[in-house]
Amino acid sequence: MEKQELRKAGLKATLPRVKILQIMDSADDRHMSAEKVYKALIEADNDIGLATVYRVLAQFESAGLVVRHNFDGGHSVFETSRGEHHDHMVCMGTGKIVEFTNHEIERIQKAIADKHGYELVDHHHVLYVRPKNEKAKK
Amino acid sequence: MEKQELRKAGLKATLPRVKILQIMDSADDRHMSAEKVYKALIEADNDIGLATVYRVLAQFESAGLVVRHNFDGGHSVFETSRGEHHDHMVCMGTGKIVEFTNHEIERIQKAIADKHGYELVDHHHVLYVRPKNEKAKK
DNA sequence: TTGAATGCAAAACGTTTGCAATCAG
DNA sequence: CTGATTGCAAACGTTTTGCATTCAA
Repeated sequence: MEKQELRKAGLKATLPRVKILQIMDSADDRHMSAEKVYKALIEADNDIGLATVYRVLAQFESAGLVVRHNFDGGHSVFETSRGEHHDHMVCMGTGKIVEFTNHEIERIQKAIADKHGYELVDHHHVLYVRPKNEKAKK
Repeated sequence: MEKQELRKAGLKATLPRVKILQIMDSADDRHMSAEKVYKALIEADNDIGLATVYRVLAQFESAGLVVRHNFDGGHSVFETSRGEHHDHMVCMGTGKIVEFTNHEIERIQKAIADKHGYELVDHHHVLYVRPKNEKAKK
Protein backbone atom coordinates (compact mmCIF):
# COMPACT_ATOMS: atom_id res chain seq x y z
CA MET A 1 0.00 0.00 0.00
CA GLU A 2 1.21 3.52 -0.84
CA LYS A 3 0.66 4.82 2.67
CA GLN A 4 3.57 2.79 3.93
CA GLU A 5 5.81 4.09 1.22
CA LEU A 6 4.92 7.67 2.08
CA ARG A 7 5.45 7.25 5.80
CA LYS A 8 8.74 5.53 5.16
CA ALA A 9 9.74 8.59 3.15
CA GLY A 10 8.79 10.81 6.07
CA LEU A 11 5.65 12.22 4.52
CA LYS A 12 2.17 12.31 5.98
CA ALA A 13 -0.11 9.96 4.08
CA THR A 14 -2.62 12.48 2.80
CA LEU A 15 -5.14 11.69 0.12
CA PRO A 16 -3.56 13.82 -2.60
CA ARG A 17 -0.16 12.26 -1.99
CA VAL A 18 -1.51 8.72 -2.04
CA LYS A 19 -3.49 9.33 -5.23
CA ILE A 20 -0.60 10.98 -7.01
CA LEU A 21 1.70 8.14 -6.09
CA GLN A 22 -0.82 5.65 -7.42
CA ILE A 23 -1.16 7.52 -10.68
CA MET A 24 2.60 7.68 -11.10
CA ASP A 25 3.00 4.02 -10.40
CA SER A 26 0.23 2.77 -12.63
CA ALA A 27 0.60 5.09 -15.61
CA ASP A 28 1.39 3.52 -18.98
CA ASP A 29 3.91 6.26 -19.59
CA ARG A 30 6.28 6.46 -16.67
CA HIS A 31 7.41 9.94 -17.69
CA MET A 32 4.74 12.40 -16.65
CA SER A 33 4.46 16.17 -16.52
CA ALA A 34 2.63 17.86 -13.66
CA GLU A 35 -0.16 18.72 -16.06
CA LYS A 36 -0.45 15.11 -17.14
CA VAL A 37 -0.67 13.90 -13.56
CA TYR A 38 -3.28 16.56 -12.90
CA LYS A 39 -5.42 15.46 -15.83
CA ALA A 40 -5.15 11.83 -14.81
CA LEU A 41 -6.38 12.79 -11.34
CA ILE A 42 -9.37 14.64 -12.75
CA GLU A 43 -10.25 11.67 -14.94
CA ALA A 44 -10.10 9.45 -11.89
CA ASP A 45 -12.53 11.81 -10.20
CA ASN A 46 -9.99 13.10 -7.73
CA ASP A 47 -10.46 16.80 -7.22
CA ILE A 48 -6.90 17.82 -6.54
CA GLY A 49 -5.56 21.25 -7.44
CA LEU A 50 -2.76 21.73 -9.91
CA ALA A 51 -0.80 23.66 -7.29
CA THR A 52 -0.95 20.66 -5.02
CA VAL A 53 0.31 18.41 -7.77
CA TYR A 54 3.34 20.65 -8.16
CA ARG A 55 3.90 20.80 -4.43
CA VAL A 56 3.56 17.07 -3.97
CA LEU A 57 5.83 16.24 -6.89
CA ALA A 58 8.48 18.58 -5.47
CA GLN A 59 8.18 16.84 -2.10
CA PHE A 60 8.43 13.45 -3.76
CA GLU A 61 11.54 14.60 -5.51
CA SER A 62 13.14 15.74 -2.24
CA ALA A 63 12.13 12.48 -0.63
CA GLY A 64 13.67 10.53 -3.49
CA LEU A 65 10.39 8.95 -4.56
CA VAL A 66 10.52 10.47 -8.01
CA VAL A 67 13.16 11.92 -10.29
CA ARG A 68 12.68 15.17 -12.17
CA HIS A 69 13.88 15.60 -15.75
CA ASN A 70 14.10 18.84 -17.72
CA PHE A 71 14.20 17.35 -21.17
CA ASP A 72 14.13 20.45 -23.26
CA GLY A 73 12.43 23.80 -23.21
CA GLY A 74 9.39 24.27 -21.05
CA HIS A 75 8.08 21.79 -18.58
CA SER A 76 9.54 19.24 -16.23
CA VAL A 77 8.86 15.53 -16.44
CA PHE A 78 8.74 13.22 -13.43
CA GLU A 79 9.14 9.48 -13.11
CA THR A 80 8.98 7.20 -10.10
CA SER A 81 12.47 6.14 -9.19
CA ARG A 82 12.69 2.41 -8.95
CA GLY A 83 16.20 2.38 -7.62
CA GLU A 84 18.07 1.52 -10.78
CA HIS A 85 19.50 4.59 -12.41
CA HIS A 86 19.21 5.07 -16.15
CA ASP A 87 19.57 7.72 -18.81
CA HIS A 88 17.22 8.64 -21.64
CA MET A 89 17.01 8.68 -25.37
CA VAL A 90 14.31 10.89 -26.90
CA CYS A 91 13.08 10.30 -30.44
CA MET A 92 12.81 13.68 -32.13
CA GLY A 93 10.19 12.35 -34.52
CA THR A 94 7.74 10.61 -32.24
CA GLY A 95 8.74 11.96 -28.84
CA LYS A 96 9.16 8.39 -27.66
CA ILE A 97 11.42 7.96 -24.65
CA VAL A 98 13.77 4.99 -24.36
CA GLU A 99 15.71 4.30 -21.19
CA PHE A 100 19.23 2.97 -21.20
CA THR A 101 22.11 2.28 -18.87
CA ASN A 102 25.78 2.10 -19.68
CA HIS A 103 28.29 1.37 -16.99
CA GLU A 104 31.24 2.33 -19.12
CA ILE A 105 29.89 5.86 -19.50
CA GLU A 106 29.19 6.10 -15.79
CA ARG A 107 32.73 5.07 -15.08
CA ILE A 108 34.16 7.67 -17.44
CA GLN A 109 31.95 10.36 -15.93
CA LYS A 110 33.38 9.72 -12.50
CA ALA A 111 36.88 9.76 -13.92
CA ILE A 112 36.32 13.08 -15.67
CA ALA A 113 34.92 14.75 -12.56
CA ASP A 114 37.77 13.34 -10.55
CA LYS A 115 40.38 14.59 -12.99
CA HIS A 116 39.05 18.12 -12.52
CA GLY A 117 39.09 17.85 -8.75
CA TYR A 118 35.40 17.22 -8.34
CA GLU A 119 33.18 14.52 -6.98
CA LEU A 120 30.31 13.46 -9.25
CA VAL A 121 26.98 14.11 -7.57
CA ASP A 122 24.52 13.68 -10.41
CA HIS A 123 24.22 13.96 -14.14
CA HIS A 124 21.78 14.61 -16.93
CA HIS A 125 22.42 12.64 -20.04
CA VAL A 126 19.92 12.69 -22.87
CA LEU A 127 20.42 11.47 -26.41
CA TYR A 128 18.27 13.09 -29.08
CA VAL A 129 17.78 10.60 -31.86
CA ARG A 130 15.94 9.91 -35.10
CA PRO A 131 14.74 6.58 -36.53
CA LYS A 132 17.47 5.08 -38.69
CA ASN A 133 16.94 4.75 -42.43
CA GLU A 134 13.56 6.39 -42.41
CA LYS A 135 12.04 9.51 -43.78
CA ALA A 136 10.36 10.12 -40.42
CA LYS A 137 11.24 13.64 -39.47
CA LYS A 138 9.52 16.05 -37.12
CA MET B 1 34.56 42.27 -38.04
CA GLU B 2 31.26 40.84 -36.92
CA LYS B 3 29.39 42.11 -39.97
CA GLN B 4 31.17 39.62 -42.15
CA GLU B 5 30.31 36.79 -39.83
CA LEU B 6 26.64 37.73 -39.87
CA ARG B 7 26.43 38.06 -43.63
CA LYS B 8 28.21 34.77 -44.02
CA ALA B 9 25.54 33.25 -41.82
CA GLY B 10 22.86 34.75 -44.03
CA LEU B 11 21.76 37.45 -41.62
CA LYS B 12 21.43 41.15 -42.22
CA ALA B 13 24.10 43.03 -40.28
CA THR B 14 21.83 45.13 -38.09
CA LEU B 15 23.09 47.02 -35.09
CA PRO B 16 21.44 44.79 -32.46
CA ARG B 17 22.85 41.67 -34.07
CA VAL B 18 26.37 43.06 -34.30
CA LYS B 19 26.29 44.26 -30.69
CA ILE B 20 24.93 40.99 -29.35
CA LEU B 21 27.56 39.04 -31.23
CA GLN B 22 30.27 41.29 -29.79
CA ILE B 23 28.95 40.82 -26.27
CA MET B 24 28.83 37.06 -26.67
CA ASP B 25 32.34 36.94 -28.04
CA SER B 26 33.95 39.20 -25.49
CA ALA B 27 32.15 38.13 -22.32
CA ASP B 28 34.24 36.64 -19.52
CA ASP B 29 31.62 33.98 -19.05
CA ARG B 30 30.95 32.28 -22.36
CA HIS B 31 27.67 30.86 -21.07
CA MET B 32 25.09 33.61 -21.06
CA SER B 33 21.36 33.81 -20.51
CA ALA B 34 19.23 36.18 -22.56
CA GLU B 35 18.80 38.32 -19.48
CA LYS B 36 22.54 38.48 -18.97
CA VAL B 37 23.14 39.53 -22.56
CA TYR B 38 20.42 42.14 -22.18
CA LYS B 39 22.01 43.62 -19.06
CA ALA B 40 25.42 43.66 -20.70
CA LEU B 41 23.90 45.61 -23.59
CA ILE B 42 22.33 48.14 -21.25
CA GLU B 43 25.63 48.62 -19.46
CA ALA B 44 27.32 49.21 -22.78
CA ASP B 45 24.73 51.90 -23.49
CA ASN B 46 23.03 49.93 -26.21
CA ASP B 47 19.30 50.38 -25.99
CA ILE B 48 18.16 47.04 -27.28
CA GLY B 49 14.91 45.44 -26.15
CA LEU B 50 14.85 42.14 -24.34
CA ALA B 51 12.49 40.74 -26.96
CA THR B 52 15.07 41.51 -29.60
CA VAL B 53 17.74 39.73 -27.61
CA TYR B 54 15.58 36.61 -27.55
CA ARG B 55 14.79 36.90 -31.24
CA VAL B 56 18.40 37.45 -32.20
CA LEU B 57 19.67 34.60 -30.05
CA ALA B 58 17.11 32.28 -31.63
CA GLN B 59 18.26 33.38 -35.08
CA PHE B 60 21.88 32.86 -34.09
CA GLU B 61 21.01 29.40 -32.92
CA SER B 62 19.32 28.55 -36.23
CA ALA B 63 22.28 29.97 -38.08
CA GLY B 64 24.65 27.88 -35.99
CA LEU B 65 26.43 30.88 -34.50
CA VAL B 66 25.50 29.93 -30.95
CA VAL B 67 24.41 26.80 -29.11
CA ARG B 68 21.53 26.78 -26.67
CA HIS B 69 21.70 24.81 -23.42
CA ASN B 70 18.84 24.07 -21.04
CA PHE B 71 20.91 23.36 -17.96
CA ASP B 72 18.23 22.89 -15.40
CA GLY B 73 14.96 24.47 -14.48
CA GLY B 74 14.01 27.76 -15.98
CA HIS B 75 16.10 29.66 -18.41
CA SER B 76 18.21 28.86 -21.43
CA VAL B 77 21.90 29.58 -21.67
CA PHE B 78 23.69 30.40 -24.91
CA GLU B 79 27.32 30.19 -25.92
CA THR B 80 29.09 31.07 -29.14
CA SER B 81 29.90 27.88 -30.94
CA ARG B 82 33.55 27.69 -31.80
CA GLY B 83 33.18 24.56 -33.85
CA GLU B 84 34.55 22.06 -31.36
CA HIS B 85 31.79 20.25 -29.51
CA HIS B 86 32.00 19.77 -25.77
CA ASP B 87 29.91 18.84 -22.76
CA HIS B 88 29.60 20.56 -19.40
CA MET B 89 30.30 20.03 -15.77
CA VAL B 90 28.49 22.33 -13.33
CA CYS B 91 29.75 22.82 -9.79
CA MET B 92 26.78 22.70 -7.47
CA GLY B 93 28.55 24.82 -4.90
CA THR B 94 29.89 27.71 -6.95
CA GLY B 95 27.89 27.37 -10.16
CA LYS B 96 31.17 27.27 -12.06
CA ILE B 97 30.96 25.64 -15.48
CA VAL B 98 33.79 23.48 -16.80
CA GLU B 99 33.81 22.21 -20.37
CA PHE B 100 35.04 18.79 -21.32
CA THR B 101 35.21 16.44 -24.27
CA ASN B 102 35.46 12.69 -24.25
CA HIS B 103 35.58 10.77 -27.47
CA GLU B 104 35.01 7.43 -25.83
CA ILE B 105 31.65 8.61 -24.49
CA GLU B 106 30.70 10.03 -27.87
CA ARG B 107 31.49 6.71 -29.45
CA ILE B 108 29.38 4.81 -26.95
CA GLN B 109 26.49 7.21 -27.43
CA LYS B 110 26.41 6.50 -31.14
CA ALA B 111 26.58 2.78 -30.46
CA ILE B 112 23.69 2.92 -28.00
CA ALA B 113 21.45 4.87 -30.36
CA ASP B 114 22.37 2.49 -33.14
CA LYS B 115 21.58 -0.56 -31.06
CA HIS B 116 18.06 0.76 -30.55
CA GLY B 117 17.56 1.45 -34.22
CA TYR B 118 18.19 5.18 -34.03
CA GLU B 119 20.61 7.65 -35.44
CA LEU B 120 22.16 10.05 -32.92
CA VAL B 121 21.25 13.64 -33.76
CA ASP B 122 22.29 15.51 -30.65
CA HIS B 123 22.78 15.06 -26.95
CA HIS B 124 22.74 16.91 -23.67
CA HIS B 125 25.27 15.71 -21.19
CA VAL B 126 25.84 17.61 -17.97
CA LEU B 127 27.70 16.44 -14.90
CA TYR B 128 26.69 17.97 -11.59
CA VAL B 129 29.67 17.95 -9.30
CA ARG B 130 31.00 19.13 -5.97
CA PRO B 131 34.56 20.09 -4.97
CA LYS B 132 36.39 17.01 -3.73
CA ASN B 133 37.42 16.77 -0.09
CA GLU B 134 35.83 20.02 0.91
CA LYS B 135 33.02 21.09 3.15
CA ALA B 136 31.83 23.43 0.41
CA LYS B 137 28.17 22.63 -0.07
CA LYS B 138 25.38 24.76 -1.51
C1' DT C 1 -6.26 19.64 19.12
C1' DT C 2 -2.85 21.49 16.16
C1' DG C 3 0.60 22.07 12.95
C1' DA C 4 0.88 20.39 8.31
C1' DA C 5 -1.36 20.15 3.91
C1' DT C 6 -4.73 21.78 0.58
C1' DG C 7 -7.53 24.66 -2.85
C1' DC C 8 -8.08 28.67 -5.02
C1' DA C 9 -6.84 32.64 -7.34
C1' DA C 10 -3.27 35.72 -8.05
C1' DA C 11 1.56 36.45 -9.00
C1' DA C 12 5.99 35.23 -10.82
C1' DC C 13 9.07 33.46 -14.07
C1' DG C 14 11.33 33.19 -18.59
C1' DT C 15 9.89 33.55 -23.07
C1' DT C 16 7.05 34.75 -27.27
C1' DT C 17 4.09 37.56 -30.09
C1' DG C 18 1.21 41.48 -32.45
C1' DC C 19 1.78 45.64 -34.24
C1' DA C 20 3.29 50.14 -35.68
C1' DA C 21 7.66 52.43 -36.36
C1' DT C 22 12.42 52.03 -38.18
C1' DC C 23 16.20 50.36 -40.74
C1' DA C 24 19.44 47.85 -44.10
C1' DG C 25 20.21 46.83 -48.59
C1' DC D 1 11.87 51.93 -51.79
C1' DT D 2 10.46 47.78 -49.41
C1' DG D 3 10.58 43.87 -46.91
C1' DA D 4 13.14 42.70 -42.81
C1' DT D 5 13.93 44.06 -38.15
C1' DT D 6 13.00 46.43 -34.02
C1' DG D 7 10.69 48.21 -29.55
C1' DC D 8 7.07 48.12 -26.68
C1' DA D 9 3.58 46.14 -24.15
C1' DA D 10 0.60 42.60 -23.81
C1' DA D 11 0.05 37.48 -23.94
C1' DC D 12 1.88 33.04 -23.04
C1' DG D 13 2.58 28.45 -20.49
C1' DT D 14 4.60 26.64 -16.60
C1' DT D 15 5.43 26.92 -11.98
C1' DT D 16 5.13 29.21 -7.38
C1' DT D 17 2.95 31.59 -3.63
C1' DG D 18 -0.42 33.92 -0.03
C1' DC D 19 -3.98 32.94 2.61
C1' DA D 20 -8.04 31.00 4.61
C1' DT D 21 -9.82 26.30 5.08
C1' DT D 22 -9.37 21.36 5.91
C1' DC D 23 -7.08 17.36 7.35
C1' DA D 24 -4.00 13.57 9.47
C1' DA D 25 -2.13 12.17 13.57
